[in-house]
Amino acid sequence: MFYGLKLLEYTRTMTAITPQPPTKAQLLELVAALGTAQWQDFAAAAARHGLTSVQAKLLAQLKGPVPMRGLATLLVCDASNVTGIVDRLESRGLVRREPDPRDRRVKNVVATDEGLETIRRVRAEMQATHSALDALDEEERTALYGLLERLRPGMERRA
Amino acid sequence: MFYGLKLLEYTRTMTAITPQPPTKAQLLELVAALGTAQWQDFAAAAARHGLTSVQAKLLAQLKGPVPMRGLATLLVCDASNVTGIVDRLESRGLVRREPDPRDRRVKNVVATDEGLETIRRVRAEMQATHSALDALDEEERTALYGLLERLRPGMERRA
DNA sequence: ATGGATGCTTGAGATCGTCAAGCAACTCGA
DNA sequence: TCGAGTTGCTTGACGATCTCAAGCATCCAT
Repeated sequence: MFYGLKLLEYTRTMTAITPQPPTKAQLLELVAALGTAQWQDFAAAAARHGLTSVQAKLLAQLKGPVPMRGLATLLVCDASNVTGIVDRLESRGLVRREPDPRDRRVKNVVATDEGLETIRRVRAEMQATHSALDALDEEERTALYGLLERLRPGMERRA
Repeated sequence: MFYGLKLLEYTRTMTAITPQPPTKAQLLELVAALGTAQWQDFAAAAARHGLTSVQAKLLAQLKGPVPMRGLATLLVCDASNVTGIVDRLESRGLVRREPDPRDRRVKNVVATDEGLETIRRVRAEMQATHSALDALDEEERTALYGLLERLRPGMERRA
């Protein structure tokens, strides 16, 4: 791993400073609290642009054309649900449905320029999240990234 | 000696490829991805007990009696919304509304024994989250906890 | 004691989410 | 080539979530 050394270093420091290791329950609770706070931050920023959090989340997936089915998979929901969300985004000119040249059943969703600009602003306006990350120096950010990277494989495993 | 050699090799590799600290955007994206995954994990566990994620989240707040208004604040939503959620939980015997002895306007929501048991199980059944945390040893968990603790003040600041 | 705040509920209206059903288009084997 | 099964998307029905405005009961402060 690329972040291995920095991580090891930081871990040792923290272990020296913090005598009592947290219980798994405590860690779980903290992770949940921060996740919730970040979601609220995201939802508030989206709302300032007249978007629901779900609409903003969908928009955030559109780095390129994505078929409806793909969006349903990314958002972990039924395909029929995506229809409505895209409908509302499209009626506001933030996304566009394009036919797929290789499969006429498929409709690819693409963010318009306005859509891209909007989601860019939403991300930039997540004040709480940005200020939280600003509290960490570069070494700490590197350590955090390394630790979170190690959590990913477990989290992504489908039960 | 075999292991020593391997270790030396590894160390040199790690030193040679100086880890680029992650950009703030990368870190943000990773945090968001893990937050989403944990929420999905929670929602799936709740669904196995016939609860929506919002119902489970409300239930998770009930360590003691909490007035409706307090729940609205905790869940960051309108008080009128809480009425419906509590209605549905109450009709299933998972929570109870009790009059407040000091203020007759207030109704305190309390989890029933069945409610407590249910939310306990939901937490225990978050397989992905538990297995992700199991990937960290005690030192790493301590380090992660410390880092997340430093994020908290920034996140909790109301914009 | 009364006017203004506070706590909760109700009703209207929009979004989100699932499921079942339907149509169009693709795939693959006989 | 043809037809059966699969896949992608939409529609409609229905329930849950969410906000806002309005209403009632209760508190609180003057």
